[in-house]
Amino acid sequence: MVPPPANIKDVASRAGVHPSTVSRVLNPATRSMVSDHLARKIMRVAEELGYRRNPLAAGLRTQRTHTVGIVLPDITNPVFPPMVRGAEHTLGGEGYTAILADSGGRRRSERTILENMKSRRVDGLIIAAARRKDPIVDECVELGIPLVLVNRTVDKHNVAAVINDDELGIELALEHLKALGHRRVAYVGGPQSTSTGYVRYRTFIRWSKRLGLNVGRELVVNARDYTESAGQRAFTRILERTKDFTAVLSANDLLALGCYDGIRACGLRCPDDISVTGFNDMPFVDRFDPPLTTLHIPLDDLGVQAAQLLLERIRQPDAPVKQLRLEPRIVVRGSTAPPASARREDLATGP
Amino acid sequence: MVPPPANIKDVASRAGVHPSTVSRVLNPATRSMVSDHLARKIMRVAEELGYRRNPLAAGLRTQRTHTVGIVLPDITNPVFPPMVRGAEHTLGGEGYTAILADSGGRRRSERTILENMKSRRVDGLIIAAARRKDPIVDECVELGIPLVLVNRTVDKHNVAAVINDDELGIELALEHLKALGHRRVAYVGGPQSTSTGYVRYRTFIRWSKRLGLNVGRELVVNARDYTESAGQRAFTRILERTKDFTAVLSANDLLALGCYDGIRACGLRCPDDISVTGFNDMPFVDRFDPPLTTLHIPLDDLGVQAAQLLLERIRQPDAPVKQLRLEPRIVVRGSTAPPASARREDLATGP
DNA sequence: CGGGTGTCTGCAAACGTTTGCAGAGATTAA
DNA sequence: TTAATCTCTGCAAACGTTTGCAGACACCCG
Repeated sequence: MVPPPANIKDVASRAGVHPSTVSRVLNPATRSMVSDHLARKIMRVAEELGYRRNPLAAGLRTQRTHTVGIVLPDITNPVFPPMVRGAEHTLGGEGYTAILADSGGRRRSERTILENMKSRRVDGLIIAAARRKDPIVDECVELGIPLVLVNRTVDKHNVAAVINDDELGIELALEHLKALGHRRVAYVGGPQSTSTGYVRYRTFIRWSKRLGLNVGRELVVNARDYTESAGQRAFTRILERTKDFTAVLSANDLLALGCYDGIRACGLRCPDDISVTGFNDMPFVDRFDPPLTTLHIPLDDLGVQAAQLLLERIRQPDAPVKQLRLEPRIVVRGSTAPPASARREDLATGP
Repeated sequence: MVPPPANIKDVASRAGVHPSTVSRVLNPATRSMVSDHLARKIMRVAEELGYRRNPLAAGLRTQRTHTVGIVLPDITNPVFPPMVRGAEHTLGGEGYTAILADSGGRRRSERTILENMKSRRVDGLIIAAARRKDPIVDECVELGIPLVLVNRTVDKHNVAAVINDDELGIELALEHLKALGHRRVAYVGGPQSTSTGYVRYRTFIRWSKRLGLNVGRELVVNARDYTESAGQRAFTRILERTKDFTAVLSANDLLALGCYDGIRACGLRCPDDISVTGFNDMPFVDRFDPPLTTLHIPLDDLGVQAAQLLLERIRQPDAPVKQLRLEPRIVVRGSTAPPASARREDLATGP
């Protein structure tokens, strides 16, 4: 009942030429090989018949599918949707189609996902779920599959990535807290298996020393995952050890929310008793109670840049690998305030 | 430097059989056509060579790509990620791969997306962006492309969908507000071009009458989009007309957030001056200030069911179309409270 | 022993492109 | 006028599968 879509042969016979000629006309790179007159005619016929080339057949022949895989640890984490949108949009603009896969953070499904992407012959991969040592990533570079990491990178330096400047971010947060008057700052970190977790942790340690802040080991706990519950557990662990701190810097917005929960659970209040900072400025954190002070990174942009980088790599696989590092900026909201002691001093020196 | 992946011919020659035999062994449906002995041998060889079938070639031949398109109006809207995850996960479990496209709500890009999906020969489509009258949807049913709508449906009844029971939801919200003592309830609706916007609006009108609530036309505004800013505009418009209401029921969580903004902007407070309800219970609304009273729908499940329905349709295209309707339940949080008048009465009659 | 039945495997075409190669004209140069 | 060059188009193979058809072989029964 429905006419099958026209193929290149239909166009060719209708235009009175050979299919190969049609193919050449429709491919911008070979377009100049055929005379203008014929080309125009062929394009008109193709238009009339509503011809669309079949990417499967083309991909079979050329080994390029114009397809890109995007693999995420958890699309439900609000950091990722903007990145995905950015990536998908710029890919689409260049004629590429995005294949999405959510690994749930499980290594096993990462494996099967890669296997699937390989068999689907994707032209490249955007991975937002990389670990510092990542066999999946290793396999991609070994197989020569164009690859761009986003958000998190790996320890090895041989792979393209667009990430944010984690060190700068932690510095900004610490300086903000210090400027408010905090002297003892706790740290709820992320999994050390991720580059973000690792770098942020190291930077926190290093930079808090440099700023002359007291940070005993008892003030630092790294969570297992970037989740609210893990954040709450980590925070509670710190609180069991000591109550002598006035702020907690967390490596991620979700962890910060976990800190909110921990603070509330033991009857304290944020920011009155404890200030909290996050990282990522994910959507809606400005509406939380209290609005979260955090480090803003351009999530959309992260995705856009990753896509562009990947396209570059696909087109010239032998160009040197690039690493992009975007600068975060701190967004001060209601979750940070001077410590109670400082406020008392204010009062004392006030009118 | 990297050996090319083994193909069916490699397996065949290594096993000393014809490619067609290998194909039959590897396809569960034709598996029984070849003797057990040979089959086992072939599978062993395939395993050894790490053979993976090439879905492009297979798709070219069979016209089935084991690929499903998911089209969203805005992946940044927190309602969708859980649905996408649910869908992607169950699709993946059945050997299908998800192709993602974000239309940004623009009709033009919906067209190009459909065009792309068609040319990629997807086996089916999950559309979360349907309008009540939707040429895209019409084209799909006309072309016989298996299709499942999710979240929103179309006016025509000839297409499979999994949606939630909007009428029940509105009823629950209204009854909740009435039980709290509200008598004049405003309504911030969604775009009437969507089924959700339309049904929720109609139900609000009908049910508020039935409950004996005063709802003049001045208390009702339908927003242009399901966004916070549109919600705020709509709310402000109501407020310009009348201040005589104590609660606002909004057709969607984002619109509810817009109401928050509108309330705050004119110096009022929620729920003290005005109660607010939403719809969807999207992630994190329980952390907002105040936590949002809203209608919970199982977003993950919506995606899972849609995927299952689609797979059914793909496997038996002529089975009657099904419509699934999931029941929402109301989740009462901090954004609703008795109206000020009722609270005064409480005080008066209290001890 | 012959014909019929049944089981298994191979053959070859087809899916819709792309592209190296070669041939046909046309044009230019000698 | 002829050979050389250039421009354009057609030919056919290839990409990796699947599948209708038919052939090969074994087996059973009369």
